[in-house]
Amino acid sequence: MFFLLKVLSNLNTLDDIVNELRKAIVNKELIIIIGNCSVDYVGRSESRLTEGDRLVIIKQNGALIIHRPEGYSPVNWQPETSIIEVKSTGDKLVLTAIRDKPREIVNVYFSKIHTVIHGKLVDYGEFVKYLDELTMRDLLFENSDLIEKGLKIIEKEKQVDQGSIDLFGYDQRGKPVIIELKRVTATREAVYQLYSYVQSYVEKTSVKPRGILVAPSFTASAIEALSKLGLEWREIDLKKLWSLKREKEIKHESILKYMDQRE
Amino acid sequence: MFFLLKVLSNLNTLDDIVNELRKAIVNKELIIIIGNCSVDYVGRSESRLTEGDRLVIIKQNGALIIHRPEGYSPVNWQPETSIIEVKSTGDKLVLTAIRDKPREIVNVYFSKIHTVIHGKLVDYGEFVKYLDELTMRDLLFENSDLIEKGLKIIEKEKQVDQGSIDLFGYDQRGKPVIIELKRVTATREAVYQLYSYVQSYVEKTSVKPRGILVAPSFTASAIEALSKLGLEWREIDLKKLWSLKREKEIKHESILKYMDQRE
DNA sequence: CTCTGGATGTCGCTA
DNA sequence: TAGCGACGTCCAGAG
Repeated sequence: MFFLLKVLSNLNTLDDIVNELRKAIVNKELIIIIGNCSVDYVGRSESRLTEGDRLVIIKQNGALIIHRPEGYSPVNWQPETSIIEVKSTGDKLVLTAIRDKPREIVNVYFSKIHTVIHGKLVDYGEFVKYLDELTMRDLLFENSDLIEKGLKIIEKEKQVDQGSIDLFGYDQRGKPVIIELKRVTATREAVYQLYSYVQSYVEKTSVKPRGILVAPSFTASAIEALSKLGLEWREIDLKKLWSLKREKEIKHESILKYMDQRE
Repeated sequence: MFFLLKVLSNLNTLDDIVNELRKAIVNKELIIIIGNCSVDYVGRSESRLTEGDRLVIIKQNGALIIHRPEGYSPVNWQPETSIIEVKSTGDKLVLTAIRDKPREIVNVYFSKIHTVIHGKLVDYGEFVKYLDELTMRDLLFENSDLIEKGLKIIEKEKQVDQGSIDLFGYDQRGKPVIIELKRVTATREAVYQLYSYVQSYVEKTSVKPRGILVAPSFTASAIEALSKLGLEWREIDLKKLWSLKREKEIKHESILKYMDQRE
């Protein structure tokens, strides 16, 4: 079978399991362990989890993920590991995952192992994401009228100090405009982000630019802060933006088809 | 055996698997599927993942997690679901996970299923976390001298407008002090957060308070922003704070032991 | 219910 | 390598 599967029963000694896991780790296989365990974590923070049934995953790059049966987020984890060790200490199987930067250690103490599966997964799939902030930025760059009539956007991702302005340009009267985009509801945090760019621009150029926060919606406190700081905001409908993109793609496809036909 | 394990082979028809998964979902079991699949996601964003071997997890509360063999983060997911449906369409098994708020849909199309495991996990374990910002706040509340000699902290989590000040008090001269804490390196963002609290306080009381950012370290631009805005900062090592707590606990334990002995 | 800010956030990009 | 900001962030707590 494609995926190597091992079912553990009482016939397997602890040492058998240790050896099997070690081989799988060296072989960079995906490993799934279901068992009763406790977990210690020391690093940027510290945590302790007492015994219970958990799902423990070691991915092919060594990432460690420990799930409780409920909830979405892992209870403990290690995004990347420099060392994954397995050993048996008396009646327990101990899994140690060490990360170097930042220095963090996760220890899993299994008192009982219900199931172990391991094997190589083959995944050459392509992952494509649409409708992210990058798409939004590019679309508004091309269609600046949606923000304001006569607005000329001349730069995307303009670097300033540390950080970057999403969109930068000049309005109809030639006044510089700094635009901060949010794909989701803009909060007060976003306002201060925009404000810091505006301040930074003032210091550099001694010219006070307009600052516009562009988002599909705004929290009340965001609008309050915007007013207070003399900044502006524009509500834009993401769905309309996306459909704009769709139209363009279709147009592009038609052109490609047309070209195909001509060949 | 405690954990129900099912190994699928060619003997299982697609309908067998569908029925088995449906039963497991109704029964709120943990389900692990290893197979070749493609994934569509539509919701706040959109994504498409072409075919490859994946680890698909349905947790006992209905959360869906899809992992590629490499990396730490899931490629697709659904933190909570209102509906999880399984059906077979011709030669594929289709898993549909719907979330209501926000409205999001994940579809998984399995072209091949290598392994299915499902069963109830029992986990009454207790999870305790140390060294979070709450710990830091409480420790500094008790030991305000670590921030500044003579500082009297009178409030934790002081509510202002929307948001809350981590620590609030008065310095030796009776001047109000607003303290913002970060348990990790403080960035420019943290500075603006503090600044917004200071501004808010000025508006409410017409008194300019001191603003102090307390963190284990600061980025250069954070310090620049602090200086510019007339704010202060103190470097405080969370680990040292923590050992302080440990010492206290040990002392406390000794006293308890001593009292025990006297009884 | 929305809003706010923390998180062992993780991740990717850039200087 | 550090800093910075996005993320389908998730999540708990408060009003």
